[in-house]
Amino acid sequence: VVQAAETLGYRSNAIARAMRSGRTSTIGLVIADISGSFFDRATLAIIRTAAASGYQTLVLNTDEDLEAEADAVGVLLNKRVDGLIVVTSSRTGHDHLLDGDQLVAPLVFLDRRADDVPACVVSTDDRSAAREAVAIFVEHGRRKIGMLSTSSTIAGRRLSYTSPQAISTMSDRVGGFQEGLAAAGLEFREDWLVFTDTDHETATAAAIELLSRRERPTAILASNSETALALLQACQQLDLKVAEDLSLIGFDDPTWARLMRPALTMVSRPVYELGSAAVEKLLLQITGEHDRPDSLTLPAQIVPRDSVARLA
Amino acid sequence: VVQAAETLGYRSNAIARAMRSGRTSTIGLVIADISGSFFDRATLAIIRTAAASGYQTLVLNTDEDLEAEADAVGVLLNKRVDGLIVVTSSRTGHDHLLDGDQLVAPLVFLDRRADDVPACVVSTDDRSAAREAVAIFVEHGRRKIGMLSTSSTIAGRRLSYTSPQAISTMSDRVGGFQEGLAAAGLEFREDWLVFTDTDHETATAAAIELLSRRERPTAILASNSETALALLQACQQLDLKVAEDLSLIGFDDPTWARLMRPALTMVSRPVYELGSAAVEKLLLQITGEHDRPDSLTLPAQIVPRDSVARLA
DNA sequence: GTGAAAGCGCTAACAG
DNA sequence: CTGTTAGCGCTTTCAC
Repeated sequence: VVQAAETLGYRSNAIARAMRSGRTSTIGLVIADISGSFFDRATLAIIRTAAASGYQTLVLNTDEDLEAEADAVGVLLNKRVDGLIVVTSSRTGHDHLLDGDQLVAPLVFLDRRADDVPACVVSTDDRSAAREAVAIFVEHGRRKIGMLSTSSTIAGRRLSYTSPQAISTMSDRVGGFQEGLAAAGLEFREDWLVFTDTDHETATAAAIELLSRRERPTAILASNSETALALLQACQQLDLKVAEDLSLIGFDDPTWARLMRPALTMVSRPVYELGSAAVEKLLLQITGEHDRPDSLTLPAQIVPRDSVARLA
Repeated sequence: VVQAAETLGYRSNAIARAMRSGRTSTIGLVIADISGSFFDRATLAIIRTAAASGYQTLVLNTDEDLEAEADAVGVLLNKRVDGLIVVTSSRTGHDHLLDGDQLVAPLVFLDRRADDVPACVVSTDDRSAAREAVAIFVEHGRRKIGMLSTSSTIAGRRLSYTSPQAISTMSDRVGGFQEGLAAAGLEFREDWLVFTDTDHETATAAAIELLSRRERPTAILASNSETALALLQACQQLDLKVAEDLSLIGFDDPTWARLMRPALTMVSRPVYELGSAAVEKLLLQITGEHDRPDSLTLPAQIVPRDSVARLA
């Protein structure tokens, strides 16, 4: 009988099984931007870890837009995924994740937390890292310190960093940046905190604008590796020497950062671990072992290289 | 009635609909390695383009392993996806994609073609690009030209580039490389054609081995941006000057390549277009408009920068 | 022990 | 034109 089935090319129908059992062995990944040095590796970790436990991953991109996130969650819920990992584009406004005061599904937040949803969060300690980055600048005699950060939009409007919707990584990094300045007795200059989109052209334009001002910072903290790249491009175009003229620290540490000249001092985060931990926390909820697993905050470490130089 | 449904939190059940209609509005993406500068952007293009037509994307990673690919296809078929986009790890051995002489599902090959499956392929003209890269080296007086290429494995064994299973991009790039040498009247030295895994440590070790030989090439074609990075790392460790001591051209052109010093001459491929074209070709098959859409080969262009220098 | 039957939620077909 | 019903393929239950 089994042989006959084989030769006839029988495939057990996972749809029918899902319908009957109510379980799809599928998780949904709602991610702000899958391309980019951080999230592509996190996605790989998630897909691999999930696959190892027999789960497939539906990946939906939101382009950092909260409405797209709500739509994506709706689609995944309709598809009856067993759980959700979401990289949210906002810190509030998650009606789409709540049903009364209950979660709509097993849920883990990756990288960014929300204030209005009582769910497990897997993230890194970016606030400390930003504080430490400023301290490194200060140790090198730099006192004119700025920051270039990406930011999300809601319905096309760029969010202020003070907005209650501003994503947590942004507030944490900006917050740590401000704390670092305060700890060194330095004034926070709002005009040296610049926000931009992630794409290279836009970010480069923002970097050039900041660096061509009459009074410009001599050290800048980049909120991710894309903005670090934009600053590099701006320095090249403005004929500024990285390290000497502009010291630079960026978040995330892709392979190419160590091969730049000067080699870039970056905040290294355990990307792969973050992704696989998120899946493990989610599976705990799906299997019912934990209703709400503890959140996990992994350390972010600055790896010192050559893009921060003593001020002449 | 509608209002009542709303307040009760009714969600139409996509599983039941799929069971009834036989259509899941889901496509499967079987990809060799989602992380990495090429495939992460291709994946983004696919997810976005599919979403724009109301399709979700299940992403499965095969880690360049053919058996994992067969398993992945099996899972997706069980899940009754409406179509498949596959970045295959082999040029033959695709029983898992065939049912007699019919495709098991609407199918598009992305980036790499197969010899044994009559399906639409969306790829770039890598052979010409490799030939052209060699010509550029030769124009700069370089005659000792090598190549560092990644290669896939089957059941853990590395494939020879002459194997009928070797993936098409590898054979095309190596083939173009050999043709370029022949066109310049240069001898092909097999010992200067080195294969490696993609990960930075392994690739760097391979690069160092090649470059520390008594007789070493003075120009190397890198089969992707990861191997280009490995060569950069090797040059740094061996104290070789990129361009002068080792001229370098690599496939794919991530943003960081233009910001290296010297800026890297790279083969730019229209990644995003490749991904969205693959989805469009697939949708044509799913909707039944074309049984078998024409394959699409997009041009790959070398963008000349500073990593190729005239031999002193 | 084995085998039949009910039902998951939807849609297509059909009857009123 | 509106309302009812049958059935997709599986699993769970229940009867034999």
